[in-house]
Parts: sequence; C-alpha cells; structure tokens
Amino acid sequence: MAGQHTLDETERQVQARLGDLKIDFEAMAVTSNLFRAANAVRNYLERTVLAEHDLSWTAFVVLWVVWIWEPVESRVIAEEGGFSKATLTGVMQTLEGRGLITRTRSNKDGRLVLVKLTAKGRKMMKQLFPEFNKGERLAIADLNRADLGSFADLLRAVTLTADSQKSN
Amino acid sequence: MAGQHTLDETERQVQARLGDLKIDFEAMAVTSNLFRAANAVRNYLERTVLAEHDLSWTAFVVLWVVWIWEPVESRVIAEEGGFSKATLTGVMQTLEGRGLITRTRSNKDGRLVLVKLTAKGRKMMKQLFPEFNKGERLAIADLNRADLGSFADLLRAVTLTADSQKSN
DNA sequence: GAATATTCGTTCGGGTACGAACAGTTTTAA
DNA sequence: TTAAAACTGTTCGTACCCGAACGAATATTC
Repeated sequence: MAGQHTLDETERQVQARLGDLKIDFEAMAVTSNLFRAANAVRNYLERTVLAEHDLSWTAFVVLWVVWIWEPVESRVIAEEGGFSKATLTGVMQTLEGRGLITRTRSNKDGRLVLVKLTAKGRKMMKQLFPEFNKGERLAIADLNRADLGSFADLLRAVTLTADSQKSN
Repeated sequence: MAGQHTLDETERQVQARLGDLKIDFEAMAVTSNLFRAANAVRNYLERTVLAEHDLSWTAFVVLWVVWIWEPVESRVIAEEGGFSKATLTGVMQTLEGRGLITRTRSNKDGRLVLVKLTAKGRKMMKQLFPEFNKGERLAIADLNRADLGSFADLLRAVTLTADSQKSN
C-alpha cells in the first residue's frame, strides 16, 4: 500500500465534500489503519508460509482451532475463527477432501458435528505452526517490543466494543 | 466472539503439541487480536450502516476512494483499497450496473480507465459517509481517547513492516 | 523504427464468504 | 406427551477474492 495519500490531504478532501459537518478523523484513521494492517499481515502470511502448504487463511484458522481444541464442535470453530457456519461448511469440505480433518456426528447430541485432525493434519500443523509463528514475528518485527502488550489490549478492546454494538 | 478461550490455556495447549519449541506468544496474540478486531468492526458496519444502502464492505471502500479522489485510475483504487485488480473489476461492474460510478478509457493513455461517481453516487456518499463515520466512532467508543493516536501509529507500523516483508 | 519489455484492465477458474431457507435433533411448555 | 420453540449444520444463491493468463496500449532498447 505504497500509494497512500497523506492523512492531511484526505481530511481536506472529505471536508470539501461535506462542508463543515463534523467528522471524527481519529476514528477514521483507526479503522482505516486497522484494515490496512490486517490485510497486509494476511497477504504476507498467505503468500509465504501458507502458500507453501497450499492453504488459505481461513483454512489455516480452521486447522489451528481444531489442532488446539480437538475434538471440537463446528459451532465453536466458527465462533473462534470469526466466520459464519456457512463459510465453515465449505472450508471443512475442502479440508476433509484433502484428508486433513474428519467430521463425525455426536452420539450425545445428534445436531452436533465433532471435528478432529487426521494424523496427516497433525503432522502438517506440527511443522506449519512454528513457520507461521515465525512469519507473525517478522510481520511485527519493527514494533517496539514493550508496546506489544498494550497494543494487543487495545485490539481486544476494539473487538469487545464492536461486538457489543452488533447486537443493537 | 464470546467463546474465546483464555490466552493462558491456549499457550499451554500449543506447548503441549510442540514440546519445548520456542513460540512468540506475544506476536501470536497481536495477529490474532488484529484479525478479531478487524472482523468485528467490519461485520458491525456491514450489518448496520452498509446494509441500509445494500453495500458490501469492498463496494463502500471503492466508492469512498472514488469520492475523495475522482477522477481516479483503477490501479489507484486497488492500491488504496488493498485488494487486487481482479477483485476491483467485478465490484466496479456491480457499482456501474447500479448507476453509482462511470468508467471511461483515458485519452492520454489507452491502457488506463478513469473512474468517477455519478450524481447518484455522490448523493449517496454525502449521506452515507457521515453515518459510516458515526459507526466508526461507536466501534471504538470504549477506548481511551488519548490512546487513539499511538494506536493508529502502531497499526501503520504493522502495515509498513508486513508490506516490506512481502517483497522478500 | 522495429523488436522487446512493461504496464494496465479484463477474463477465467476455483475457493471463500454470507444471509436466508431448510431438515433433522433436542429442549421447552402446556 | 404432544405441540411449539430453539438449536445445529447443510444447501442455495449471490457476491467477493485472488493468481494466472490474456490482449491491448505504451515504453524501452538497440
């Protein structure tokens, strides 16, 4: 995203189109930068670490959640990963077809589907996750280490606020 | 994302699967929270402000860039918005079909396509953007106002770092 | 000035992504 | 204990989303 205009000029252009209507430019900068950052990190990891294993971002997130919490119900994966059940069904069909996960209906509750990794899936994650984490580290390598904790806290606060607004 | 496990328990589970391999859990927390936050804000704004105007997130970003910088070349929109040219073509076809933008080939350079808003598109943005900005404000309403500047800076630093890694 | 390389937007193929509607299962209420 | 309500995962339709390949236009190189 090299071609970014300056913030000042963007603000001028916005005001030129809205007269003296009050705009919260700080909030605008935060959301805008939030998405640039998330996209940049995602693209970087998809094109490097994940491409080597022919995995999409979402597919990796699914594998990661299952790896950590297996056996795990579909609804939990969707909630942890932050995508819809509909999306999950499609991604899991792909992963099951590649022999990385298995889906079995629960005995206790016939509505639930329990998801596990296959031996192949576990083997892949054991190799992949350290590589992925190395990529995560590189993606924030220029940040001051001391800022990371409060940075994560701010991001968590955004999630909580936005999610609470959602229900209104 | 209410069903989030604790960070501590997640760390334990990861280590249980990797032995004593060193993992950067702070980097992991940052990327994980970065995506949760971006997703939460996006979902919130899509379901409230944007849904009223029947716009997707990407469609809104395209309209916004064109609104600010028109007439603007396609490649600039893709770069500013952070998505591929291929994605942009599809979204612009939709927007053009709805009579919100126009595309014309440049006289100076026959490879370029110049994009503008129609009167209808401008009218929509003049009403929509203030609503959108209000949503942005609500999405970060619980954050300490004094933190916003450094928060935006940290996000910008992540973008720069990840983008610079991309080319390696 | 002609061959070569680069740039730009589109198309294509396959994989997400979501809301809505759905069928099967379990829970709740009367 | 049956009828209604709630819940879960799938399917469907539509819209993204990207990399790769492509054709057209412009730049570069010699």
